[in-house]
Amino acid sequence: MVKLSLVEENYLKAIYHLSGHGQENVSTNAIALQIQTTPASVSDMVRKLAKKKVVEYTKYQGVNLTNEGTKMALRIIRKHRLWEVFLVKELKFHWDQVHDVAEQLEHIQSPLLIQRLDEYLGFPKFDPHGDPIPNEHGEIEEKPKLTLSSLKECESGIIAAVKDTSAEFLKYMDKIGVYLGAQVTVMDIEQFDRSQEIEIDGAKRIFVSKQVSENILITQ
Amino acid sequence: MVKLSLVEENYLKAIYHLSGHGQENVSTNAIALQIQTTPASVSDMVRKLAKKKVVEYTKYQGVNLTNEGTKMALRIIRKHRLWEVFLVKELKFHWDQVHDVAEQLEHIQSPLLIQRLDEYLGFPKFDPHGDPIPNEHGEIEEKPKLTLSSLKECESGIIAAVKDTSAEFLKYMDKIGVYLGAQVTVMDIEQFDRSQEIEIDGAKRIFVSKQVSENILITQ
DNA sequence: AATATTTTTTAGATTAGTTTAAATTTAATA
DNA sequence: TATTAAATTTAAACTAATCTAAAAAATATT
Ligand SMILES: [Mn+2]
Ligand SMILES: [Mn+2]
Ligand SMILES: [Mn+2]
Ligand SMILES: [Mn+2]
Repeated sequence: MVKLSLVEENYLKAIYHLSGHGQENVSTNAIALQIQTTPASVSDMVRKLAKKKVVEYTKYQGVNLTNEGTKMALRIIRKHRLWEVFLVKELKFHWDQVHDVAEQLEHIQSPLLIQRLDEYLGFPKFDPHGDPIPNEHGEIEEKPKLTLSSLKECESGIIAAVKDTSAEFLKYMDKIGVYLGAQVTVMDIEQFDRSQEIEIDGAKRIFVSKQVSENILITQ
Repeated sequence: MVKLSLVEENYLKAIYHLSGHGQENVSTNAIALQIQTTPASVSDMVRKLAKKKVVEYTKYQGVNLTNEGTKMALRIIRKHRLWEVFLVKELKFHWDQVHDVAEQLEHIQSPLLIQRLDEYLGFPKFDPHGDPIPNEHGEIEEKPKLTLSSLKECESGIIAAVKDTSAEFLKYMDKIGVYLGAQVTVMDIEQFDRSQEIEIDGAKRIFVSKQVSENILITQ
């Protein structure tokens, strides 16, 4: 197994997230946008990663992870999410404060550390944003979830995750009282803009725009 | 306050450790040896650090930390030692396993993280090797300690720290049953090689060479 | 199909950190 | 004090990662 630099690790992660779990090839521009760099840098790096056999790449055709690359990306994501759990559960961070620190912690190299951390946290299956935590072999169990926006009137479910994990969005979730595990029922849908009136835990009623309801994920 | 790269942080730490808490100037070669690089690299870097006002440097005269530089070095050491406590106390790492991981973790940038970690651990005063943990202002309280080798026959004390924190030395400490907090009494000193027969906790008796007794620190 | 636009790649330069080899300064010794 | 040895600095070159600008390829539009 090849050894990657911190920068290379971030490229792998970006490609993983942009490819929709390996489904479609990722464009140079998309990667550049995601990791805040130039398309020229991405072109260079992608060639380098292809030489290391962690991505499949043909010029002008975009890039995707190899099996090896996917496993490596998922091991980094595993670390990211385990650290997020630690920060929230143990160090009482708020779920909108953990991402930037986890971006740093995910690059710490120590198999023992991450094994012990997993154990210490009681082998959590999801991170504070409801995202599943891959296992040590770089395997992930993704259950397809509905967006709140796809629910019809009178339908209900459990809030399982958020798509948008930006601090702004998470703070807004807090403000309106939406949290993971909450019971939600769609009371009314405004046909004009697809905004919803929803009921949280059979009590509080709030209005959410379509932009918001598309970023809330539901299980039933 | 200037912002330093990971590499620059390691230089500061090396200079701190080699200067004996700022007492004497540190030579280019000594730094090169400590951080496994070439004297040429050190010369370059030291000029760079002087420009950033974290070290005082005159060509051919060696280098030392400024007040600002000392504070920064101590904040990194604070992080290193707090993480070591976390690894041993919470994640059940052995005291000979923590150093390399702490070398990575000490560079994580998040004041909130380190503040919460400190709190989580109960504001520890010493790391697993008996070294004092600096406060958040970059201040450290160093109590002068005796080496075991300086004790005379029949004198005793408490083992407070180890000077050598290499895995080999620490494993040897385990093997002979030496641990922090143990009561130790010097039973006999061999004049020829200054080796000692010592008694641990008024029970077990062992022999230690001068090389070993010089690396064990005592309080009374 | 021809032209225009967008995307991607290449070329050349830049920065941080490093190395080797040569030059210089300091320290040691005869 | 003169010479030698050791330590230190400078010079030149290298790698990883980045950027700007220009060239090339792919798409979209007339
Ligand atoms: Mn995150
Ligand atoms: Mn997350
Ligand atoms: Mn250490
Ligand atoms: Mn330590």
